[in-house]
Amino acid sequence: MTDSPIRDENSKAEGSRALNFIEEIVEENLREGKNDSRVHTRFPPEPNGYLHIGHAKSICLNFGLAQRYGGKTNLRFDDTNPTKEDVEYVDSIKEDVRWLGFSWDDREFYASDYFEQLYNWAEKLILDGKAYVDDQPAEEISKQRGTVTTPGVESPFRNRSIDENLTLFRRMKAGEFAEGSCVLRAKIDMAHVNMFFRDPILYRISFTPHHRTGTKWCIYPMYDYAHGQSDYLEGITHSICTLEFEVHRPLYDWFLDQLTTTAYRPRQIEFARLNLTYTMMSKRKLLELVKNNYVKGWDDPRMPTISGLRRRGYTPESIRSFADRIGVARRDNIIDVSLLEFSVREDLNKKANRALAVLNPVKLVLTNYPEGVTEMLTAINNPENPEAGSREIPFSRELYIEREDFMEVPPKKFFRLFPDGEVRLKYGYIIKCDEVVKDENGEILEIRCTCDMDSKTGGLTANRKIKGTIHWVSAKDAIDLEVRLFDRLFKTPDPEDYPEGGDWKDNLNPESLKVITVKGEPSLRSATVLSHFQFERIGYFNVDPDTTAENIVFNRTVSLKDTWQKVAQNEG
RNA sequence: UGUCCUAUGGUGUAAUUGGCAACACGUCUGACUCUGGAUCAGAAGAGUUCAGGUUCGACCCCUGAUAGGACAACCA
Repeated sequence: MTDSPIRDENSKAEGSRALNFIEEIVEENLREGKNDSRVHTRFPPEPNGYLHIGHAKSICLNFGLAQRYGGKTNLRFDDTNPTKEDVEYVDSIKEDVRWLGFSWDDREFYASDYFEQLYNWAEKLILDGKAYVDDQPAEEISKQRGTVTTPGVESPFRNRSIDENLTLFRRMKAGEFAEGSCVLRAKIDMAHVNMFFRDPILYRISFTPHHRTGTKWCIYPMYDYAHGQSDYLEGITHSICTLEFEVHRPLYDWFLDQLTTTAYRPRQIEFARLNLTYTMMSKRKLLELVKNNYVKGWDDPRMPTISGLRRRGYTPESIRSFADRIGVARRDNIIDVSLLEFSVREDLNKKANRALAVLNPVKLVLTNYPEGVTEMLTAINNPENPEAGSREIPFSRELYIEREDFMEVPPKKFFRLFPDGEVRLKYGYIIKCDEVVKDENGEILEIRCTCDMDSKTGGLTANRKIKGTIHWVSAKDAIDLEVRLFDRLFKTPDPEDYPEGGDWKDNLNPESLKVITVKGEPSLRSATVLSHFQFERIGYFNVDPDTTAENIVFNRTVSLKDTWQKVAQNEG
């Protein structure tokens, strides 16, 4: 980054796209010299679940903005509710943000770091006559709040004296009252059009130990009371959140107006959250999927969590480029998952080494190829990256090819193998199908071919024009691999769209996971966990952590774009 | 029967602040290819939710409608 807080020519070049509305605001603030022309953002997750792709959008936004304008981004855990939060989640969140490629340096903060200051501010509000202790039960308070079209009713405890409120609040803090017996409320306006101004609750009592402060506190601040002040204490300039907090903004500003006097002021800006087709983004419902074993954990490769995507084989770069592509705006949006898939393919195409693997094998015998001979053929590791080099793969008389690559009665434009047809074996020879051996049920047992012995890559007849090239694996050299084929977790584009009396879980796709055993080239034996491969003509796969010495497990990240499937479908 | 937000090709995002709508993905052609991948070339697809108004000129400003969303946890 440069010394200038304003975007320089370099960063302008790298981000040649048009500014989004938040960048527009930031640049305007920079021009005005607001907040000493600082840009300081924060990513404020509540540690009550794992981060998902929607959070990734927010992370990219917050950290990206700071990077672009030479600012900083804090990681702040919004840990004001001990009943829902846990260290397991703070650890996973840190890992995920780091994995995505962002650094908060030493600025790892917690809302709980500010409990003391927040408490003192609460006493100030009481002293100013702007807060009071309410002894009513939750239901009563809720009832008195009124509705969006009718004003609320004032609490009978609303006009307690300052002294009484102060004493009561201190006793709340001291643990003298039971959970739910009383709360601290701001004294604003029970008839306000904005429901959040109808004497919002500031503090409630909870004796659940907090994952950081233990049992030191038994009163905890509510989100509205904690968030803006935390931003303020950290010197945040642009507090970016999703649209549902828009209604909270006036209250966010109100607290700061009551409590602070400096010219510096953080500004809350809301954007539309990410929605993806065929994807559930609700943290609560993702938790339900995990808790009730609909999936195998937060990092199940079918989950839209960062950890799930990572295990599935997504790269940080692919997620960042996705976040970049979808943009940032204020209108509700539903992005097609295929755009996410496009982003991984694009990245993996450049990075993943190729390998040959046959998912649905059928035996193929080269009748004119010598028996007992194994010849090594040279295969390119990655045509997109010459530096990836090459490797040797064994070839012999008996091979496996993909069952789908052979058809007895080929449709038009089928340029794979069929009786009397020719096809090229990748990195190998051109072969011709002579005979098909079937069992009594008509199931193909074996395909018998002759091999043009001069057609090996680099050979005399190697450059003959052959329409199709198929992949293969040497039968006696192939190794068995466990492959997990994932499909979308939900059957419907909108998982929340279910018939009356139904449940969103009815939309779960029962075929979202298929486990098969496939034949892979022997070099795959040494594949390291989480490394990426493209199985040629099939798709991108990565090694699952479940892999053991005896059992190598591959996850299908995403299939290759399949034009043939489309053609075949259109042919009917 | 309230307040606020939003409305641009199939999807998403732009339009240098009022000068006859661009980009990405997708779709469709064609070329190339020892991956029906990738790559390359090209095409179709919106006249900006609707109705008025201001203006020489409106996606942009004004008015009204319509549609979608947010808001009544001791959640965040």
